[in-house]
Amino acid sequence: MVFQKIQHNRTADAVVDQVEELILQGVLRPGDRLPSERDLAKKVDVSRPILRDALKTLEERGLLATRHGGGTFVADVIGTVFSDAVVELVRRHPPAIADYLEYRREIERTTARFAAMRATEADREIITRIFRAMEEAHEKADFAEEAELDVEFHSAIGESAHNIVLLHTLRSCYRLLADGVFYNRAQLYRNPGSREQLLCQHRAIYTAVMDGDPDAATKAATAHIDYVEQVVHEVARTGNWKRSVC
Amino acid sequence: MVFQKIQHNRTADAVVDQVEELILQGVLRPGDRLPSERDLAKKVDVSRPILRDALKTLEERGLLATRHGGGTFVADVIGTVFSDAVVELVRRHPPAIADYLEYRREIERTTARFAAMRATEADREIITRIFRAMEEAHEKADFAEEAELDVEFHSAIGESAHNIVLLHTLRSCYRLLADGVFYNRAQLYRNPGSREQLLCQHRAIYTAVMDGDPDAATKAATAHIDYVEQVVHEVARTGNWKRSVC
DNA sequence: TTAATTGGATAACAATATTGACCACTCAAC
DNA sequence: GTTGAGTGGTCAATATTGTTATCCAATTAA
Repeated sequence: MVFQKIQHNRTADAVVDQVEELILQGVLRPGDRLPSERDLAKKVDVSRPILRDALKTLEERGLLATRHGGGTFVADVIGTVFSDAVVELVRRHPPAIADYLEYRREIERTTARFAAMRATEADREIITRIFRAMEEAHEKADFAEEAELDVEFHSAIGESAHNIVLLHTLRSCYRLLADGVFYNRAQLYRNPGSREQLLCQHRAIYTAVMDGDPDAATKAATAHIDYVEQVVHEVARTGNWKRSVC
Repeated sequence: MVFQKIQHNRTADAVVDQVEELILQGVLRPGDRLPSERDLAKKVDVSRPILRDALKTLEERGLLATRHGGGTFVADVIGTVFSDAVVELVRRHPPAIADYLEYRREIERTTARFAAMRATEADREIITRIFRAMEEAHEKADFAEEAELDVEFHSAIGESAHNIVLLHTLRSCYRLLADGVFYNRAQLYRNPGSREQLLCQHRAIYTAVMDGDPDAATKAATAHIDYVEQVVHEVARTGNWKRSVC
């Protein structure tokens, strides 16, 4: 007959699955601290030894790091976006494999293209709200606000792409940016010419996404990335900001 | 934070869920005999006491009936299609509630309409195969074969409607027909005039479903049901078959 | 009737989960 | 620095749940 074998669930495995899912979805981000074992045990309604069993498994998989007396943290896989731990995580969650393959081509460009194709009504409202704020900040010449909104804007576009792995990776990239590893976005915004250029480029991306035009979005995103890279290289070479107009 | 409570699985509950799902999907039909407890326990990979615990629950819910030394059977809810047991079963499976509400309006008419809207390519192939056989049987004047194919045809239409409760109910109805509770379909087919009429009506339903035309399907199904009911009433009143042409 | 099969029931055992306690380490307030 | 609250690390006693094995009673068909 058609009877299926019952899946004998160990509760610890169920906890492992939940935490992995949270990491995959980007709810738990690298470096985040988990609640204490006692608190978390109550929240997930499991005894502490069982919870510890789950945490142990997650640590062995390289997804968590515990410090005696300190706390338990989501492993910081920045710089090793394709660490074995993440690869294994994706491998164990088949629905994410498609996301993974899709990821490997481009990043920002792809993000813009997907956002243009998949942005929901809710996504569009958020993006519009942020872009309006960017225009206001530009009017007021509020550099710091502009730089912050820049990150928010790209994050919102990233959310609209609806690809978990893509979003996960983007967030890692944005953290690198925020840490000033690549370049200091606030610095970029202090250059008058760049400000105009960037607003212009962001408007092009915004319009393309709102129009649901993937090709235009790809083109706009490409132009944006090209420009930023060019400026960064320029600065790295000359140590000065060059002037330009929109 | 966002942690969810772990669902503490009792394996017995998992078994209950599986059997209920099988009943809902119509895989297990009223009157069907389950494998012996020892066999079933092996199949679902659970110890016998646990399996018995699950069966006990299902019996309490009125979905199974056990006979000491005889076997365990899916409860026969025919004649009480909306018995408390079925209502409760549907209530515990929220996805089926929509099916349930959708059900209550019409039955055969709705089935034809849904089939026209939702029939997959696989559905269409099966329906076509059966209808071709009906035409052949009609040519050969094979009454018994024609009556059997009639049931098959309507069953196939029922499958194509893709509504679990609807299918469940239809099967109960067809069993009543097969048992001759309402009328003997084979008798109906022995009337020359009726045979022509019925093939004509079935062709109308077939065409409408294949064309994906819900309105035409509804109309054709309505005409078919009206005709059958009319003939049955006629026979019940006069005791004779009246002649008619297609 | 008889033998095989089925459901009904239970005890002994094993696996799993919970509870509570205690220790060692970290961190921040003092 | 010292201290205390909070953290992870560990373990034992207990409770819950599931497995295994056995027996009995009722049905079924040869």
